[in-house]
Parts: sequence; structure tokens; C-alpha cells
Amino acid sequence: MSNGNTSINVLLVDDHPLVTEGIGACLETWDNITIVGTAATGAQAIEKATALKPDIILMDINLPDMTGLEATRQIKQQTPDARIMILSMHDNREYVVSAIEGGASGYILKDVSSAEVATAIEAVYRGGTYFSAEVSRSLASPPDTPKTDSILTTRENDVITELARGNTNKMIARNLDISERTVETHRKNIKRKLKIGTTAGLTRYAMENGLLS
Amino acid sequence: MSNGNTSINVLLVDDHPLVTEGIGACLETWDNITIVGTAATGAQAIEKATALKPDIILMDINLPDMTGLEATRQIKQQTPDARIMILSMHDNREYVVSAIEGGASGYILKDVSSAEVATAIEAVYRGGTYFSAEVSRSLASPPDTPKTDSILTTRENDVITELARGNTNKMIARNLDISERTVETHRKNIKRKLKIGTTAGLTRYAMENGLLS
DNA sequence: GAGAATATACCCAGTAATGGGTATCTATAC
DNA sequence: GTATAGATACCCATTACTGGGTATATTCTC
Repeated sequence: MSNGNTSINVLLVDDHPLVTEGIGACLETWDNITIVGTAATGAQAIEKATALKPDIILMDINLPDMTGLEATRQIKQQTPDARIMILSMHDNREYVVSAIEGGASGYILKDVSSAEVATAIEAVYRGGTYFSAEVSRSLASPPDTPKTDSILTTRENDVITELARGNTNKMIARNLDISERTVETHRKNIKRKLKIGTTAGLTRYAMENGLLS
Repeated sequence: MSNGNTSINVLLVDDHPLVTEGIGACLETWDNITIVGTAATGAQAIEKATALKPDIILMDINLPDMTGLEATRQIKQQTPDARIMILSMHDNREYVVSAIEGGASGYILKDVSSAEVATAIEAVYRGGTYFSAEVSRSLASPPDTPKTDSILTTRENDVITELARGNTNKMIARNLDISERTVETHRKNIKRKLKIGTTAGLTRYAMENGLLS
């Protein structure tokens, strides 16, 4: 990648000097990346972000005084143009979403190569966002709705789904090709099993359990 | 970025020759990117993905025979290691999520610079995922529940909330210190305004509009 | 074979809700 | 003063649903 680059100034934030030095040494082998500073706490990071005005801040999540996410939020508040990438062991969705919402432009797992980190830095420097592959997968897939392992029978699930869609017993009977009395009976059984006494309650249950997809 | 690169072979998929040629010309100015082929349809893309084995496939969403997302899915099925980036005018969340779920490693808007595209290509080539900034923001933030600004009156909101909690008209009357007849009237007005005919429907509405917090 | 679960269907007397109205009072805007 | 909106309340005939049952047939498990 040699199409006219200037040096990207990077501030490294991590409370482990071994990590800071290790990553710093690796990145400095890339001829358009310069490590302009390091910080071991969130407060230091915030201070040096202002003082050094780095192009990119590489932020660990676990800092002794505050989370990297909180430091990110504060830095983005005082310097909205700051480009912050999170470096983390964790790929869980909540962290990733919080990081993006807090203004982070990247989220990299610590198990990737320094080449990938360097590429990520350049990608973010150019205005995009970068995520390790596992991270973006967890971002795209919300946690499954907990489907109860269902105390309702197949037919009862049919009936509650119909009911929650607003169908009368008469309509449900027609839709499921059974008698209205059967619908009533299923309805009674559903209420007894779920200990829910009203149509509104059953509707809520159906929604909360993903029966209305 | 000159730390030991080989050339990245790129297949361009777009049904507009101007786009294909334009992007192709821009990318070829980067000395580690080679355009090894172009395709104007999904079927061609699938065929050339197998024949040319490019490192990266740059896929437009709108193709004449199938969506770029569908072509992506099929290519990933036959070549799971293929790295596909979507090129699109659209930053909407459904497309982005579907692209990731279909196996895409990147999603770039067509309004970004060729430098950003080249960087994205390299980022994806190295194993990460890349998104234009606007795209990752829409990915992190599910659409706000549309809170209607509210065609229901204050009292009507009270009643629908009570109703969705499963209270009978009698109970609602007691809770709100009004007559049952008034509850019925409010209920009629709510249904008319929302064009929703059933308790189940109103319950769903209440849930979807955050009235049951 | 016995028992349980599921699906189907019915009865009874009662409650709950409905659509289509009507009406009054108060507050606000013009 | 007039018109409108919101809150309150009512009437009527009807539909929808309910709790507490009862029952039969089928399938599966022990």
C-alpha cells in the first residue's frame, strides 16, 4: 500500500506495559505508523488524547480506573473527530454495540496478527470502521429469543399464535379447520398451563416468545 | 503500507460497465491490487468466482438476475473461503445484516473514495471485516421503536396501557376512577384511531410502542 | 393392559366486550 | 360567540368469551 501515505500517529492505551511495548514495537515496523504515546489508565488516555492529538487511539477495554468504553465516550465528547479503536479479548455483542454507540470506529480482538492491526488502523484512518470477523458476526446476530421448550403442545401453539394475531375463536376454528368448541378448549388449556388469564396476557406471551414472526 | 505485500486479485461485479471500468481503473493505480475479472450478472459472478479464484470479490447489490446478496450466499456455499465485499448505495440495516449473515466480509457505500475502497480490500484480505462508518452505525443501532407522536390522547394512552396489561373494562374503570361506560368509549375511540379491531392487536401496539415499560 | 398426553368436541350459565349510536361539560382557539 | 377536542357517561342488541365441567379417539410409554 504505497499510494501516497503520511504517517499515522497512534496513541496506545493499555495497563500492561508488555502489551503496550509489544504492540508498539510491532506497529512501528510499518513505515506509516508512529506510536506517539502510551497511557496506562483511562484518565491518562483522556489527557494525552487532548495533548498529543493522535490520528488513532488504540484502546484496551480493561483499564484500572474506568473501562476503555467509558474513556472512549469521554474522549469523543471532548474531541468528536477522534478515531478510537477498541482492543479486547472479548467478542461479546454488548461490548461491541456499546463501543460503536460510544463512538469507536473499530473493534479488534487481541488474537489477531499485527498486520491485521496495522491494516485496521489504516482503514479507520481513512474513515471506515473495522471489526475482526468474529466481532462483526456477533454484531449481526442478535441473541435468540428464548423459546421456551414448550410447555404448550403443537396445537396449543397454533391456537395461541392465531389468538395473538387478533383472530376470534370463530376465525381460528375456520383457519385451523376445527370446531369453535375445540378452540375454546385449547384456549382454556393454554391459559391453565401458562397461568395467564387474559387475551392481552396471552398476546404478550406470544410476542415475547417469538411466536408472531 | 509496504510491509511485504503480494498482489490482491479482485473480481468486480456490477451491471454498469461505467462503474466496473471506473472502479477498476481507480483500484489498479494501487500497486498491490489487480483486477482479474468483471461480471455483470450474479450468474457470471458465481461462475468467475470459481474459475478465477479471486482473493476478493467486490459485489454490487443490484444485479439483473439476482441480488448481490443472493450471489454472495451461493458463492460462499461453494467456496466458503471466498471474501466478498458488498458495494451499495444503500446503508439500511436489513441489507447489512443480511450481507453479513450471507457471508460478506465488508459493506461499503458507493460514495466513498477509492482510497477507502482499496484500504477496505486490504483489510478484508487480511481477515477482518470492513464497513463504511454510516453502515456500522446503522448496524449497531436497531431502528427506534416508532413512537407515534401520539394520535392517542393522554387518557386513551392510560386506557390502552391498562387494557394491554390484561385488565377488564371493569378493572380499568376502578383503576382510573371512571365508569365502565367511559372505558368502553375510550376503547372505541382508541380502536377507531389506531384502526385496530381487537384486544390482541391493541396489546401488540402497546408493546411495540413501549407503553408497558 | 393401564395410564397419560393430545386432539377433538360438547353443555351450561354467566361475564365481557362490541358497534352504532346519543349526550353533557369544560377548556381552548379563532 | 362559535367550533372543536377531550373527558365523561349512557343506551341497545348482539357477539365473544369464560369457568367448570363432560366425553371420545388415538398414540405412546411402561
